[in-house]
Amino acid sequence: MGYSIGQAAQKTGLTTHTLRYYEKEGLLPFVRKNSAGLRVFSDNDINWLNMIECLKATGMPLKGIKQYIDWFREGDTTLPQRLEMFKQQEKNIKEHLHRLQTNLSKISYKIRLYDKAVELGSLEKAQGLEEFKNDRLKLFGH
Amino acid sequence: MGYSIGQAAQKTGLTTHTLRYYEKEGLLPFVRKNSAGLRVFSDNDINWLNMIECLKATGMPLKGIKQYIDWFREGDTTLPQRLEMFKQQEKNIKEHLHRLQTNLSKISYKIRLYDKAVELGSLEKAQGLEEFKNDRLKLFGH
DNA sequence: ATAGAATTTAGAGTTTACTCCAAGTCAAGA
DNA sequence: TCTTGACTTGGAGTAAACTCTAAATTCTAT
Repeated sequence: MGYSIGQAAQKTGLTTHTLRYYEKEGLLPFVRKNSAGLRVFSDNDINWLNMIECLKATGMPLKGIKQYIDWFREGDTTLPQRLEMFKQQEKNIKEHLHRLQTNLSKISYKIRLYDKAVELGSLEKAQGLEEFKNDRLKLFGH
Repeated sequence: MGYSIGQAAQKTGLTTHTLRYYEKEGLLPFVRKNSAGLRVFSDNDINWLNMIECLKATGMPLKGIKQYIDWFREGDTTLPQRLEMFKQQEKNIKEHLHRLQTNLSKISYKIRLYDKAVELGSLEKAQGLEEFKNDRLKLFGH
């Protein structure tokens, strides 16, 4: 129910350095300290760290995450802002997914090309094949 | 057929600063200069920049991109390394896509929750609804 | 011919997100 | 009691990828 910074680090996959850095940046305003001044992470704090990880992994900078946390602390008056933020984030993720899928197909094309090139021992020869001749400029040259 | 650095910047969406930076980092060894010392970008160079953009957008650091370009310049003896690199990159992209999709569903959950919260004027009330009561700990608290 | 826009270089500065260090405190085991 | 290991703080250092500056040169349009 109460974790040391080391235990919290283990649970989240972050380092203790990073956890202290996040606190310094205002991302962990909920973490308490015991009488000796040691941080005590609750399960709730671990949940917050998972939320932070989710936003971070989807491209939100720490500043944006801090904004969300500040809004959360302000209470229900900021519900619309938070909703708007999540909607914007959803849009960003979908765009990112789309870009990633487009680029994945380019890389997969490269793999097909290089598979043949390795087989033939020559990139030029592979590019000369009917299969790749037409795509060449449509995708990209290298 | 021959573009100034400004035109190349326009075509790629990069800045002239960034193009010069890339050249300094060894990412544009193909770009020629005219007799006055001005860079002249060919269509082939623009294709290279698109390739660089593809690798960058899928998470490859500039160092890795430079490695690829160096291998390319070495010729067909490095075909296997390049194929391996593309395969690794494909794997990275697929993992990234998967993580992004997982996190997208978390964000979409948040949007549903906050939609209700805005409607009710209270996050607590929304979290109390049957629809969200059970999911609360499964996803995350905030 | 000349004004003004674009380009050149070397090098300094910025931002983000850590990452590490030093010097000190605190709790638990041999 | 002593040592070991985890923790504390403030602050310095790092890596990546730009981003900007200054002074000089070159191109373009009138």
